[in-house]
Formats: sequence, C-alpha cells, structure tokens
Amino acid sequence: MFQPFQGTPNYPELEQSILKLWDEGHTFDALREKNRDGEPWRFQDGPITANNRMGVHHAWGRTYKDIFNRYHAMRGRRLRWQNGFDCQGLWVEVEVEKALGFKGKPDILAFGLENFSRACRERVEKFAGVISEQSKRLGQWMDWERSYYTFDDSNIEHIWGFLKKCHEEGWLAQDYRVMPWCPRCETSLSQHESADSYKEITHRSVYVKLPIQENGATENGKRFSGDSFLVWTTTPWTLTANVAVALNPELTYVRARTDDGVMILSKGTVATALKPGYEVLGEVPGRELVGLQYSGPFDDLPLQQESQSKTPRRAVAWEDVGETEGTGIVHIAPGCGAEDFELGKREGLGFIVPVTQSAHFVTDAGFLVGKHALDDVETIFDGLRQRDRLYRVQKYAHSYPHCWRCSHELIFNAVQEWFIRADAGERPARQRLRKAAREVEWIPEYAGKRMDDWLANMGDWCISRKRFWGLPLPFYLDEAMGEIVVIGSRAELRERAVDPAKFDALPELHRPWIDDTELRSHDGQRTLKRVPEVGDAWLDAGIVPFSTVGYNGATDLRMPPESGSIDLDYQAKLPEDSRQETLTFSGIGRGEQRTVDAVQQITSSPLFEPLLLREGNLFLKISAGDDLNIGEVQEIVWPIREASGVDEVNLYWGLAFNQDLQDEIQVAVSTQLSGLREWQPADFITEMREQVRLWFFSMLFMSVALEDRAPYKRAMVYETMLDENGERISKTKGNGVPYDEAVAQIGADPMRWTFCGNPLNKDIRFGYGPIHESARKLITLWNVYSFFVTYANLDKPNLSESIVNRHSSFVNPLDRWILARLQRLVGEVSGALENIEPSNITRGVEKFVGDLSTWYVRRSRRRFWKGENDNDKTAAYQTLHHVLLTLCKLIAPVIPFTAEAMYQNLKAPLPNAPQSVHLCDWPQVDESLRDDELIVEVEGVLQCVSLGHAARKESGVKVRQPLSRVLVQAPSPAMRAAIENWRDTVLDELNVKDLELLDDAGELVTYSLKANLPKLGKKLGPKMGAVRQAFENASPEDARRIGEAAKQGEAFTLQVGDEAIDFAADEVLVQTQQQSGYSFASENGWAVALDTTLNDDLIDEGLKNDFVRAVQNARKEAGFEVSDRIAILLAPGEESRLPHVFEKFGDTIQAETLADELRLVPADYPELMQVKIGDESIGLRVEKSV
RNA sequence: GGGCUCAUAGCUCAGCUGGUUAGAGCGCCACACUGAUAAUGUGGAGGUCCCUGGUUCGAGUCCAGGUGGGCCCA
Repeated sequence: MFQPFQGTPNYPELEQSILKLWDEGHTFDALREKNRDGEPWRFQDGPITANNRMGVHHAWGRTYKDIFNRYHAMRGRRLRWQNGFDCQGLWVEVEVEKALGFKGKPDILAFGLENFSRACRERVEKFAGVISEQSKRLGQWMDWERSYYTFDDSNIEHIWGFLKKCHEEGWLAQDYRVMPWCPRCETSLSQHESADSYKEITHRSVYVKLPIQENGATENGKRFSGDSFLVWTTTPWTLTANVAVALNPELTYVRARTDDGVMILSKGTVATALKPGYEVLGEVPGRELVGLQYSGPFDDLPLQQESQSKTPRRAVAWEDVGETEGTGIVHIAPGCGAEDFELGKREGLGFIVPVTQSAHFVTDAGFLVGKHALDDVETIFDGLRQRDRLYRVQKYAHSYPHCWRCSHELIFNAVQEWFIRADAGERPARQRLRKAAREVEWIPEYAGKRMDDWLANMGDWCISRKRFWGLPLPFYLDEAMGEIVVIGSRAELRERAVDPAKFDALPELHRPWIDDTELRSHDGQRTLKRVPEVGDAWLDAGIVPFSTVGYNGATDLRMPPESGSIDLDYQAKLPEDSRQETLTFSGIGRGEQRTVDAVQQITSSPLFEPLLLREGNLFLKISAGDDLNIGEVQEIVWPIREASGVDEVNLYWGLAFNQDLQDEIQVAVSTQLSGLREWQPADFITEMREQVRLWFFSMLFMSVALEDRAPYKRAMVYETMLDENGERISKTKGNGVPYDEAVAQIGADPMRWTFCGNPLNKDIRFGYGPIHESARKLITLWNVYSFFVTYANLDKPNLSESIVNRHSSFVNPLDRWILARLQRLVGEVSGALENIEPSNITRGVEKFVGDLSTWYVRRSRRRFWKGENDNDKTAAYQTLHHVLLTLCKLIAPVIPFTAEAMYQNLKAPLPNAPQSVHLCDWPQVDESLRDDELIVEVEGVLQCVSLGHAARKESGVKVRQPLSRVLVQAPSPAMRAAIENWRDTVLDELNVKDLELLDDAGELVTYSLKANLPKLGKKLGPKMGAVRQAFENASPEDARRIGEAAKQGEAFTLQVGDEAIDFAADEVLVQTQQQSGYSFASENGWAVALDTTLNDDLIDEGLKNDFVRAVQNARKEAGFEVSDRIAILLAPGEESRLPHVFEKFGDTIQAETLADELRLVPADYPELMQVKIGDESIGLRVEKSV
C-alpha cells in the first residue's frame, strides 16, 4: 500500500529523487497549465548578479520568494515565474578582471574593449547557468528558460526611455563630485566599495605656513601682516590644489613667535603643532581671522592661476573645524576631498584638480608635471622648502582607505559625472517619490521609514560610471549649441544616426560598438559623439518592472538597411501570458518625414501593413485605405500611451477599418498595454534590507518618473546573515557555509525550514548547527509519518474515501480534537502567508506536529494495533491520513521536497489525487470541524495529566505499576467536565484504576480569592491595591461566603478598610483547594494526587506489565517482525510469583505479545536470557512459532 | 551629527490592545517508556525581562533619557 519508511530521511538523496520526479512528470508545467486562467499573482523578481556562484545568503532570499510563489500557485493564482539576472556594472567587470589577472583600466584597454565586453558577457552567461542550476537544487520553481537579463537590448532601451523622460522633466545634469579613486586601477570606487577598506598606515604629514597678506578685504589685514597661518595636512599633494583655509570662528587662536616667524594657530593645538622654543604673543578670536587673505603654498603654478584670479586665497569660516589634531586651521582643496568640495560649493571657492586618473600631476602643474602625487612626495616637500612654506614634517599613523581590489592607497578627486536631480524641474522627483512610497505596504514597517528617510535626505542620483561593461548612457553633447541630446529609443537613435547602416549593424547596445554610432546635430552641421560613460547598475535593475512587460512596445525591432525584411522573435520579449505567441512581425515601410520610422506587418495578413514604431511606442498605421494619416493615428494613440489604462484602449476602436482584421489588431495592441496592466504594480517583492535604498529605490524612481506611482504594493525586507556565533560572515574568515556543500550534505529542506523560521526583523545566525537543528525538528514529523506508514501497511485500512465527507461519524474525541486542531493550524499558516509573516508558519507547524506526536499519536497507538479492523481503528487511520495529507499541503511552500515525498506516498489510496502536492489546492478551514472548546478542554487534560506524572514521580512508583486511584481537582466547572469526558484517557495515561473528581463544594474545601484585575482596575483606580489585598487576605468565612456567592453568579459585598464595596460575581476569581491527607501536585488551580497504596492485584498486574515489556524487548533483540507470532519459554525462580501472574493474565500476555504458547522450562534450559521482572530475575527465551 | 532597529533562560525566539505566579523549542541534568526505538514521554535546574526615571491602582509591554549591538545616511 505505502512505501515503507523507517529511520530518518536522507535529504540530499530524497531531494534528488523528487527533482527527478518533477522533471519527468513535468510537474511545474502542469502547475502553470492548471493556473492558466487564474488571477495573477504579481511577483517581481529582483535580479541576482550573475557574477559568481550563489551563496547561502542568496538561498535565503530565494527561499522566501519560492515560499510565496508556491503558496499563491496553490491558491490558483497565475504567476510569471520570471527570474532575473543582473548582468552589467562594475561587479561583473571586477570579476572578469580578476579572472584575467588584470590590474586596472590600462590592462582592459590593452586587451581591447571588444574582447572585454565579450568576456563580461560570457561570464554572466556562464554564471546565470550555474545559478539557475543551484536554484533548482534549492527547490526554487521558476521558468528558468525565460529569465530576464539586464544586459538585453530591450532592457537598455527601456532605460533610455526613462533617461529621456528625466531630461524632459529637467532633472538630468552633469556635475562634479569627489570620488574615491584608485590610481593603479584608474577607477573610481563607489562609497559602498571603499567602506570596509580602511587600513592603518603611516604618512608623512606636513605643517605648512601660509603668509597673511596685507591687501585684504578686511581691516585686520594690516594687523596680521607678516604672520602666517599654520596648516596641517596628511596629503601634501593636495596643497597644489589649495584654494582656501578654513577655521572655526568659535575657537580661540593665538599668535606664536617661532624660529620661522609668527604663526597663527588654534590655542588648543599649540603644544602639539609647534616645535619647542616658541612664545605665545597673544590670543585672537577665530572670527577676527575670517576673511584674511594669504598666499598659498604653490601660487606660482600655472594650474593655480585661473582660480586665484577669481577667488583670492582667504580664510573661511567652518564650524566643523576642531582641535583634536592639526592646527585648528584646515587647508582646503575642494578638488581633492568630499568635505572640502561641499565647503567650497557653499563658499563659492571653485576647485582645482591637480592630478590625472593615475595620480600623476597634470600638465600645468609646473615643476611637478608628470610626478606622482603619492610616490614623489619628496619633490613636493622640496617645492615647499624652496617657497619657504614648510614648517615641519611629522610621521602620522592613521586609518586610510585602500582599494579593495589591489590594496593601493586611494586618492580623492573631483570628477564630472551625470546626475538625476532630486529637486529640479517643475515636478521635482523627491516629493513624488515620497508620496508614492507611502502607498506601499512595507514589511516590516520600519522598511518604509527607512525608505522615507532615504528619500527625504538623498542627494542627486549619480548615474554615470567611467567604465566599460554597462548601460551606454544615451547622451550626446552638442557643445556648439550647449545642448544635451538624450536618445530615448533605438528607433530614435537610428533616425538621428549619421549612418543608419552602421546602427543597423550593431551587434548589441554595448561599448565599444555603440560608440561608433554618431548623431547628426539638429541643424545637421555637426557630428555628435556619445559621452563615454556607462550607467549605474541600479538603472539596469530598476527598469525591469517595465522592460519585462514590454512597456515600450516592440522592443526587439531591428531596422533593415533599406528594404527587404527581417524576422523577429517577438514572442520572446513579451510577457509570458500574452496570447500572441503565433504572431511574427516582419517587414519595413517608410513614411513621410520623420514621423514614420518603421512599419511592420503582420505576415499572415497581407491586407494591411501596419504597426508603426515611433519613439518606442507602438501604434497602428492602417494602409488598407488612405483614409487615415499618421497624424490622426498619433492623436488616438497618445492617450493610450500616456495613461496605459484599460479605458483608453477602447479609443482605438474609433478607427474604421476592415472588420475582419479587428481581432488581430486588437490583440497586437492590447499586448503592449496588458503587460503593464496585468503585471504592474507588483503585488510583492522581497530582498534584503539594503535594497531599500538600492533596488527598491531605483525601481520606485523609474516608476514614478514614467507612471507616477510605486511599482510594487508590498515590499518585504529581511536582515543580515551572520554565522552561527553571530559574527559577520567574511571570505577571509571563511566562516560562511558554502551553499553547494550544505545542500549536498544536509539538504535544501532543512535549510529552507531554518530560513523560514527566522523572524524578519532579526539577523539570521546561520550555520551547520542551525540547519541540523531544523532537521531535528522535522524528525518528529517524519516519525509520525513513519508510524502511520508502518501500521497502515500492516492493517491496510480503507483510506480511499475522503474523511471530510464523513467526519460526522468520527466519534472518537481524539479524532475530533486533532481535526479541530488541524483547522486552527490551517488558519494560522494561511494567515501567516497572507500577512507575510513567514516565521509564524514554522512556529505553527512545529507546535502542531508536537501536539500530533505527543498526544494524538501517543494516545491513539493502541487504536492502531488492536487486532480487528473495527470502525474506531479505521477512523484513527483515516484521521491521521487526512491530517498528514493536509500537513503536506501546508508545508509544501516551505519544504517542497519533504512535502512531496510524503505526499507521493500518502496519496496512494486516493484515486483522484493530483500527481503532486504542489498541484493540490490550498487547504481551507472546514468550519464544521472547528471546535475551540474541545481544544481548550484538551489543553486542560494535558495539564492534568502532566501533573499526574509529576505526582507519580513524587511517589516514586513507576507508571508500569498500576495504582488504584487518582484524585483530581479541576480549576473550573468546565475543566471538571473536561476531565469527566476524558476520564479513560487520564486513567490510562497515568495507569490508575479509578479517578475521583473532588467535589469543591464539600466541607473540606477552602476558598482563596483574587481580584479580577482587568475588570476592576478601571472601576476602582487608586483603591485597587487595597481591594486586591482585601481579597487575598479575606478570612476563611468571608472567602467561603464570597466564593459560593460568586459561583452562583450573585453579587456580594466586601469590607475594605472602612468601606463596604459591592462587587459583581465576575469581579473576583475564586480558587478552591481540597484539604486532605494527600500530597498534591498543583498548578493554575489544578490539583492532582495519587493513592499509592498497593494490593496484590495491583502488584500482579504490575508484574504482568513488566513481563510483557521483557518479552517485547526480547522480540526486538531477536529481530522479529512486529507481526511474527512467537512462543515464550521461561524459567522462573522457586519463589516466583510469576506462575500465579500467568494464571491470572495469561491470555492478555499472549495477546499483547502475539504468543501462541507460554511454556515453563527448567532453569538450565539452553540459551535463556536473564531478565528482571519486578524484584526477581528469571530466564526467558522467545522463539518464532512455526 | 541624523534616521531606523534590536536587547526576555546557556542558545534561538514567543509574549496580542498594560493585568494576577514571564513562556516555548533546543541544549543540559534526572527519570520513565520500550509494538514510532539512531525514536518517544515526563520532570527539573536555569530569568534583576539592558539601566535610570516617568505615566498608571498596576509596566517585559506605554513615554523620556541613557548604555550596548546592528544597519543606513551625513
């Protein structure tokens, strides 16, 4: 009937076999087919960088994605199942450089951009494949063949459209910013990249004197003439770019006489900055120094000239200047430091960039031309000496950023980059973004606060990178006109291209190829080149909500040079569910002027030609008649594009054309819009927390720019993965768990269970320990399953009927209880999935499985191994079968392999069961099976039994030894009834003959009272304390009077201090306690006591139990099957009580041990084993019956 | 400097709108069971709920301040 299952599962083996099963059964395809017409569940996958193999932290996120996708699929929702790969940007370049052994840009250029781009593409394609395989192994279901790739031309073109829109909004700008820069790699690093790369290093810092000039704008000029500002820096090369000094107007400065003249520096730094032998002449408030002019360190260098003529060197005020190091006067070089740059902006200082990308001094650096900023520091010192500017050189140890790739020291350099302004234009982005973000449901909520904080404080978005493998920014500078031309689509690029043929020959929209396409300026006079920069990779990821639904319309068009035709696989670029798989577009047409860029034809319809592409927007040109011209079509189509809403589509039907063609045209047009309508905004996205300001942000930005709304409705974030000791995982420490190893050794499901169980707002501590712990937790479930399978195979019960149809006949309260409990679980798990509380799934299931194992199965065991197949036994089987099947469905989203493995076996008796658990419908709560009272009742029974066990332990009498009587006092009438209902269970569980419920109305009862705080608190206020005391300290008489009144539901009065207060019955909690000679185990109003007096009958029965246990042990040791029949041979001692026991219980013993024979043998009989029964030792042997 | 967040048993975590003696699982110790047995059950030990102050009849829970950890921004 069922495949036998014993022991513990080997997950890796099991999972491989399930993968094979899914593969061969085309289970995933079947699921999609099943949900074909379902309501969409819009999950938007965030692209994983296809850069390297994936790690366990990726598996974490992918587990979440898979859980919710599978759940909604079981709910019948239709999904896109589209995985995404992030394919461009510095991260890819870096890995390729590493693989090729490159040190930086020069190596790349030597290698050739074409080769480099090809290498990048190859790496991405390779690892996309690897990651797909790894993900499949995790059990993640996606349509791997249809993953999106951000390096696709379509993706790129959609970003172009967005950038053009930004330009139209007036947001696009070119500006300088100071970037960390690696001179060896000749690459700027984002802050993200330089964050963790600080190292201790010793520099030669330098104190420089800057003589104050008389010709100042201030009257003080004369006063300080001849004195010098003393400044200090650890980066001497930046002195060439000095444009100001900054000091704190709130600090006190001094004039100090030294061997090198009179210095001005802050009072607090005198001792450390000046060489011994100085003399302080007097103090000066900082504010009196502001505005003083001075001569800079290298005023004579050509690169200084222009700047100086504009802004004379002067002292500016800066509140951030401190005295902890230096001189309290800071040298300012806005071209070489981010803070300096900000200050420079504020003070209008301008800036100088003294070195090239390789840190060599620029051509107008005078004596320093060609020298290296860091290596030739001695030359700089010489220059200072020659100009009498050097006061002192001192070694200085500090923490300084280094390139994380090559470990070279970084420098900071102002470079020109492209920005999207947050606050520019008539409809600035910032407030629109914040508004859109507020519409999103953030999980946990703080993710929304974080997003809002980011949006409120973010600077302009720097979208350019001076790199190679990335989105080519479609910006073309027309310097003569002072114009930026932003290209929004390939059609537009082709239209403006100097040589469209060259454009048509482009293999892909990447460098270096794209750089060859040059534009005509508007007046046709000049040729425009693309800016060399590529885009921020977050543009690539941010556009996917649009690019994956074909927002721009036909995106895969390629223009034939003049005429002829080209076939396009249009379907591949459309959303999965579009209904036009059969349509192929081809052909070319030409319109007048520049309104018509391309005309395509539906090949199967020679009657009209149409579908026109312009600026990335699809619309129709009807050529079947001349009654329409382009302009008219435009008018109709614009609103469709603008609103992308359903209603506007109808406008299209205002066009008059051949009735026969309507359907085809409708299909073609609606696709473009339906993708957006159907799949946007996303119902759900999830990534780790840092993505709030990265991917979530870039998607939001792009969507707000294009559609003025958030592209997702619910966004879930999770925290950081740490190792199991709570340490940050790092490659150098090697404390991470390798995904491939973990999945091969322990399996995916234990990992998935671990991930799912982690609270969203907590970092996960992950390692082999936690995975094993999860595996252990799941063992309980496997045990129950194994128990069921084992006994069902013996009994072959009828399981073909659905229990739900006949549950009314299930009279055994255990069955009713576990089914009620199951309904509650279904509600809990469904709620957890709907409300996106994944950890509540595992919590709920674990608790349930505990109840199932420790109470239902344990209490039902005897029902399963009774001899005959009666109704109760069948009911037990059917109940457990149903519970396990339902449980499989509930855990299917989280641990799909385990669920499938169990389901495959359990479904055997059900002829119409779906072929996979993942094709089952999600369980619904069956209202008729709910029974909350029963659940509460059983909770009480469990507590009572637990106390009974405690009492037994107290008494020191084993459970095997029957006792005559247990006394139980229940805390409430309901609980009394519960015990009454479950009397037999309690008796059996505690192995006692009789249960007596103590009557709490009896004389022997004492009452104790407690105030019902929630009820009384509000009513009494400050008197609460006294009343509480009064209840607890009530005299026995009062307590009895009140207790009995309350029991009857009558009001009563209690004297509290001077006051007699009236109370309602439910304002007091009454507990009663039996006074008697027994010792209780008691808790929460329960009291349980055991009568431990033994008589001969009880002792005999105890011996019988002992004997049966010994026989069962012997059976097991002999390796007999559970169903084998045996003969028992035994040799009791002379004085043994056992023969007497056999007389009394022989039949029972034989029945319980499946013994056909019970034979006494002499003590010297061969191969007897000695066992202990009660206090005596006897010889025992079991043999298989013939 | 600003924002977010966390702090409860050895570990991982529950603890709903304040309410009576703060819970679970794992681990540990002890015991039991022996027809789920490389299982199972029961019990026990183990807590100043980070600190201080406030609100309140009553605070793990609410408020303020602080300490410590994490993340982000500057």
